[in-house]
Amino acid sequence: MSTKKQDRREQILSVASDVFATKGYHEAKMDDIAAAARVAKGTLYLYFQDKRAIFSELINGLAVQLSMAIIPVDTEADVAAQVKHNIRAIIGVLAQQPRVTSLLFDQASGVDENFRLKTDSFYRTLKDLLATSLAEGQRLGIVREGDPKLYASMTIGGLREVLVETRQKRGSKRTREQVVEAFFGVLEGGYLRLGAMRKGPKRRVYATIGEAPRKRPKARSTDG
Amino acid sequence: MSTKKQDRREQILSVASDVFATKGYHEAKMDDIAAAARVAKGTLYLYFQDKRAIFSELINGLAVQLSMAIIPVDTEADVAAQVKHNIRAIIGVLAQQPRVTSLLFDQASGVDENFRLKTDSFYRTLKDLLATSLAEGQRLGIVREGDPKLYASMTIGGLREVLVETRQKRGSKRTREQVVEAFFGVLEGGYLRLGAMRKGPKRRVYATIGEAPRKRPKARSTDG
DNA sequence: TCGTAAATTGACTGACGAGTCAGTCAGGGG
DNA sequence: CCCCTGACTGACTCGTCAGTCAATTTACGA
Repeated sequence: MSTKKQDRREQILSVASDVFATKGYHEAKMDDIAAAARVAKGTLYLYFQDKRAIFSELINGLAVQLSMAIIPVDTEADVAAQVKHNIRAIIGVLAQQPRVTSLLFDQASGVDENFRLKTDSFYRTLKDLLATSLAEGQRLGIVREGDPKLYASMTIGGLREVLVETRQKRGSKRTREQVVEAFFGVLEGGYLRLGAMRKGPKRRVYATIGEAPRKRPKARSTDG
Repeated sequence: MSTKKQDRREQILSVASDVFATKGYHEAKMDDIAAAARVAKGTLYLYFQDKRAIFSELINGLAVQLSMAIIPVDTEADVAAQVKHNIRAIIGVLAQQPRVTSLLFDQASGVDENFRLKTDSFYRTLKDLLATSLAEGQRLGIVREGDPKLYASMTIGGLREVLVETRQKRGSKRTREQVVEAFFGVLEGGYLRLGAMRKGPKRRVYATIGEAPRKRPKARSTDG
C-alpha cells in the first residue's frame, strides 16, 4: 500500500542521490540508477516524472530543510547564541545528508539553465535573509559598518566552503562544535592579528586544471 | 598566417566563453558556438580537439592567471599590504573575465568526473597555499589560533561568493577597492560587535529550488 | 484455486548532438 | 587567367540515452 510505495520511492531517492553524487548529474544514467536500486528502468518512471524530477526532489528537500533550520535572529534575545544556533543548524542538516549536499553545491548549477536560476535564487534568499539581519544589527550597533550584502556573501560562501571541505573528509578531526566555535570566532573577531613580526620562507605554487585526455578517439587539429 | 589562425582561435575561445557562461556546458551545443562565432561547426574542430578542449582551455587559462597573481606572503615585509595585494589581484584577474570566472565557479564541477577532480584539486591548492601561510602566521603570532585549514576554507569560500555576487551585478556600486578593504577588514576584525542591544522584528523565509516543469512531454506517474 | 488489478520489466524508439569528411571557396603566385 | 593550397563548410553518421509500453509477474481477495 501507500507505505510500500513510499518506501520504494525513498529507496530510489536514496540510491539516486548516491549515483548523482558519485557520477554527477549528466554522467548518471537512468540505467545506472535503476541498476543501483535493483529495479528496472521503467519502474523509475512509475515513481518519478523524469530524471530531472528525481534530482529536483533531492535538492528541493534539502533546500526546504535548510530554510526551516535557520531561525531569524531575534535581537531581543542572546544574539551570539542564536547565531551559533544557526551555524550549528545548517551544519547539522547538511551533515546528515552529505551526498545531497554535494549535489546542491557542486551539481545543481550545472544541470540546466532552469536549475541555475533556481540555485541562484536559493542562495540569494539565504543571503538576503542574512543581509537583512545584519543591516538590523548595524542599526543596533552590533554589526560593523559596511555593506551588509558583502558580509552576507562572505559568510554564506565561507560556510559553504567549510562544509564542502568537511563533507569530503569522513574521519574529520574537527568536531562539529569546534567548527561552530571557530566559525563564530572569525565572524566575531576575524583571524588576522597584525602586530608582531619575525622571519619566514617564501613559496610559489601554480594550480592548474582541466587538460586531461578523454575517451572519444581521433580528431584533426591545428594550432598557430 | 600564424597570426590569423591565432586570431580565429581566440575569437572562438571568446565566443565560446560567452555561450558556455550563458547556457552552461551541457546545454551549450557545438552548433551554438559555431553559430555565435559565425563559423561552420567543422571549423571548430580545426582549432580544437573537441568540445571539452575548448572549455578546458578557458578554465585552465584562468586558473594559471590566478595562481600567478597570488604572491606568497612574505612575513618580513608589510603583511597587511601583501594580503590586500592578493585580494586585489584575485579580484582583478577575475573581474577581467567574468564569463570565464562563472565557468570556473559554476560549471566546471558539473562537466564530468574528471573536471570535478581537477576543480577540487585547484581549490585545494589555493587553500593549501593559504593554510600554509596562515600556519606560518600563527607561529609568528599574527594569526589567531585554530585550524588554519578552516580559516583558509572560510576565506577562499567567502571570496569566491563575493566574486560571484559581484560578477552578477554589472553596475556594482561597490568599488573594487571598497571590496578589498571590506574583505580585509573582516579578516582582521570580523563583523560582529556583540555588546549593545535594543529591539527588532522577526522574519522567516523558505527558500526552494528545482521543481520547475521541463520540455519533454508526457510520462506516467504515481505517488503514494 | 482462480481472476483481477497493481507492480514490474526490459527491449525498443526517437531525438539529439558530437564529431567527420568530401566537397566548395578564396586568394595569390605563376 | 588558371591552378594550387589550405581554410572553411555543413549534410551526414553513428553512438547514446531518456522515456515508452506491451508483456509478464506478483499480490491478494473471493
